[in-house]
Amino acid sequence: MRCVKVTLPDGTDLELPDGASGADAAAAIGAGLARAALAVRQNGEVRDLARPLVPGEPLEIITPKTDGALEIIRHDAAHVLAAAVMELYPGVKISIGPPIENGFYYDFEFPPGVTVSDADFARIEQKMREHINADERFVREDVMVDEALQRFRAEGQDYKVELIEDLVRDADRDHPVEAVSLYTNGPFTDLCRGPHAPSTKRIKAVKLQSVAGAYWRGDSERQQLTRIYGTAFFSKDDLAQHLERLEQARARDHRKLGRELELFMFSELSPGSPFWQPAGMAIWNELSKLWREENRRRGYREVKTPILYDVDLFKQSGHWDTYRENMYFTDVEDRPMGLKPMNCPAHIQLFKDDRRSYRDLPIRYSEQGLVHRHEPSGTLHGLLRVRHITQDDAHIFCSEEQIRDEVVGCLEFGFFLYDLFGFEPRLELSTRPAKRIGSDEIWDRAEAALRDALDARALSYEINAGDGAFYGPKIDLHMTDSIGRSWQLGTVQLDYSMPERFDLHYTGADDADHRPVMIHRALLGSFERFIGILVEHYAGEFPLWLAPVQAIVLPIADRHAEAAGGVLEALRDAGLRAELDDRTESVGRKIRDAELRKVPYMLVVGDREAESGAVAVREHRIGDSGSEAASDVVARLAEKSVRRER
RNA sequence: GCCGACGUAGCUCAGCUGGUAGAGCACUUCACUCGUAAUGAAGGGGUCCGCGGUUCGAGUCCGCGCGUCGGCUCCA
Repeated sequence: MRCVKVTLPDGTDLELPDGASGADAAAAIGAGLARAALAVRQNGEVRDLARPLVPGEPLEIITPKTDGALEIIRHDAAHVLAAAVMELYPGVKISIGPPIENGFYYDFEFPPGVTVSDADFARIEQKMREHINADERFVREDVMVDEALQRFRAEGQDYKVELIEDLVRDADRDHPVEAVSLYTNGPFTDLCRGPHAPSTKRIKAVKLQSVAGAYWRGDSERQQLTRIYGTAFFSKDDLAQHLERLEQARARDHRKLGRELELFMFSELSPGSPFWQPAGMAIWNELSKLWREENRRRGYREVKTPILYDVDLFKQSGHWDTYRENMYFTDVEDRPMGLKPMNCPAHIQLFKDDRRSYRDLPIRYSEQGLVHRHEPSGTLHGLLRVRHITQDDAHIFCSEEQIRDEVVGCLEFGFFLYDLFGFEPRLELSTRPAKRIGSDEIWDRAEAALRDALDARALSYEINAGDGAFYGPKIDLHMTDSIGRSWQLGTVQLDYSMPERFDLHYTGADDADHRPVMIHRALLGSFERFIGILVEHYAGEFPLWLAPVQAIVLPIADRHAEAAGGVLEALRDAGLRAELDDRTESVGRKIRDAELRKVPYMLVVGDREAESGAVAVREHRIGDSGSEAASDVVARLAEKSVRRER
């Protein structure tokens, strides 16, 4: 008899009869494994348990404990969801339903007039559980394209028809698509590449989470579908733990902490524009100070430019053509004017104010530039997406030869700043977008220059094709917020176009005119977004140097007011942000309030301390560390703050 | 901008099927003068997001608008 031979992860070989499946292999190894098995992995590909093994390839049996196993049952759960929805909503059209990072979704087009909201989740989940408890098998069949098309057409499943047609059309010429795979679970059959677990009962816990609109094929010109998000796990405990983690993540949401710690607020009177309260402004100012010091150290010179301009400026810069929709305009004595959405045209005016020599280059202007962008209403998000944006901007005017060093300098500056906060940003290189200005040769050169700079530092990065600015490619630094969403912070953008449009030039050593190149860079991105990320990163427990209130003096009784006042004064004289809690409350109460405000240091003054010029030091989260001379404590904190210790 | 949900005191939230609003915290006052996460008592505080409509009567039902939240698209 012929055999298939496969190698197991521990190096042993397994021989099975010809045509044996993954399930057979699992059973041959052990009954427990056979029960736990979900799928197999061979040569990097995850396949159904029921499919014949590929002879000669290493074999790994996937069980709930295997990395990536959740993805399988989440995909299963998406199919179960679709099955339930099709039963409950006759006439619904299905599109796609993949597993995603923490769960799965399925996109549907409901019949006209039918809406689904989270109020419907209970009965959909109920129906899903029926299918799960019925332990329905996932059955794969491979059918010819024509047959599949006929089948989905007959059912009026237009999206499936389009998917198959596109599969055929987009196929590699050498490997035309002749057949597609269908998976059936219970009453439901879906076009699907697989793989799936053997049956629905492998899903031990499932929960629908939210409903959202999503455009078909991600195209806002096309039909908007209803997306139902859910998640699934191998146990109810795992699900409960996951929900608990989400809850904890919400506790560090900067919008919540911003209100609780009185850092900033928002008002309906100016959507997307933060109002900074004193505590938030303290953080802003520290960041600002850091930014100034480091810019100066690196040869930047700070400038300040207007926010309101004649629209002619934006016609020349190209913003009028490409960005008008997102700008704010007004008429001033019948003269059309607009708020700048970017600082570059302003800095260009500074550059043009004089004849420039190659000896002047690079010219580095920095500015905390206030720009306004009319971000669509649905996209605003606390400090992370605002309309009133203070960029930590800079523009470098340099010669083409200087590009690499300047870009490397920007990146190193960025990493210096991020290191200070313990951030590990993700790098992306974004290349030419469809809507752009400038010739292809220019884009070729610009993209190559950025790649060189990244390679020069051996930095790893992702390519984000087509996501560059309309005037040039860029390198972006991305960070993740408390619930895993990615936000762009820093950016370094190369621009050959703007100097062209504004006819910038400098005199070279050859006494001829040359065109400078512009580098746009923001490292924090914007103060707003960066502080939002900072709040979530520290969960509001800022290091001493950033803390809005660095130390609070807590007198035990009224008679300690004078001594406490002296400590407050000493702290303030040392340059620290300090407060005195002289309410007629118990120390316990004062400590509790200070802890909740996440004040790093609480300095308690009672009889013992008042007498000897001491304070009892209590550090946030750490606790009482005993009495010390007030002057020593003040000096120590001042030193620690100046050093920006983490 | 699009889809769905939500909008009640400064904050967090209750308010059943329509009958002119409640709690806790915060705030004010008084008493207490306190040793490391809440002292006690009393009191003040609401255009129930806005505008229309239905109704004898709307926080509650309907429409429109604004804002917020979760996504989608977008993010120079």
